[in-house]
Amino acid sequence: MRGWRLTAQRRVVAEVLDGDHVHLTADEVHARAVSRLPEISRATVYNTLGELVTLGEVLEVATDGRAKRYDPNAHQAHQHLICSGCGAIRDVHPLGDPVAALPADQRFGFTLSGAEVTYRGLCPDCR
Amino acid sequence: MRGWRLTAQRRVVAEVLDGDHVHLTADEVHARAVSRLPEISRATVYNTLGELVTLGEVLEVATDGRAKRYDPNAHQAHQHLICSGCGAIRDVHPLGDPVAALPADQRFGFTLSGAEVTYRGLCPDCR
DNA sequence: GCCTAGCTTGGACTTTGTCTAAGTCAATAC
DNA sequence: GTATTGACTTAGACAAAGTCCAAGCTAGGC
Repeated sequence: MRGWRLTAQRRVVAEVLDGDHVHLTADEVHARAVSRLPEISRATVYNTLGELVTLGEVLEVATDGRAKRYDPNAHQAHQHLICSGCGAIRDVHPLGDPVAALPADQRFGFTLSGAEVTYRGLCPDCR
Repeated sequence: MRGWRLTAQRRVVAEVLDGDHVHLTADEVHARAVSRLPEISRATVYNTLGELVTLGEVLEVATDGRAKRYDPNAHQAHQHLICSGCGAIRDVHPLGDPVAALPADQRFGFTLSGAEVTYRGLCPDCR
């Protein structure tokens, strides 16, 4: 009885994230999950998202200080480009490793594990 | 009667941010402000912080999806290094302009206004 | 088919932030 | 100096996002 139990709820949350809708908030994940499994609770969605993040299957992105968003594209390094007007988010792939831009004398003894880059601007529609 | 009125409350909020304590949350700013001006309200602290951000005097940093932090060091471009253990934040100055790392074919027609980089790692104390 | 550790549920609770109506006051005009 | 007035402040209600908990349910091992 060790290990991770595959329940209907977890399957549904995973399926929602696998869809073509990326960067959903927890509430949006819950709304879509409810349409497939009406009795699923918010707490379970939060629990499952947290587990997926811990397992490294999903990335948490805190882009605006309000709701966190969940990004299923965790297996490929990428950064985010966000429209300051409408909030649209795109995955982008900058050149080079952002971590390399931080010189040793700016690391203050930290062991770096990574860097997140958020590009901001206006999308064509908002301009 | 046009323009920006200098009130005791606004002065206190500005003074709190000018101290050596950087990257405070709104609640921390409020707590420190209360110790100088006991009747100041939370709403006024939020209002004033919002105005300072609009004026470009202070930077809002959303590092962890919880409370936003306010960074008085707005006049010098810099990025942040955060300890995954204790949450400590340091200002850092990476080499080069992060915006330059995003090639044109990755900008999707956006007009870029800037980039925020968050380096993550463990500080010497947490290791 | 039973058993049980682990999962789910609903609701209370917390944290962070916003809004509003009413009262107050800084800066200008006189 | 005083009156005026529109911007500012206040307390508290409200809202959004997320966490916690006790009670009940269930997948998977036996």
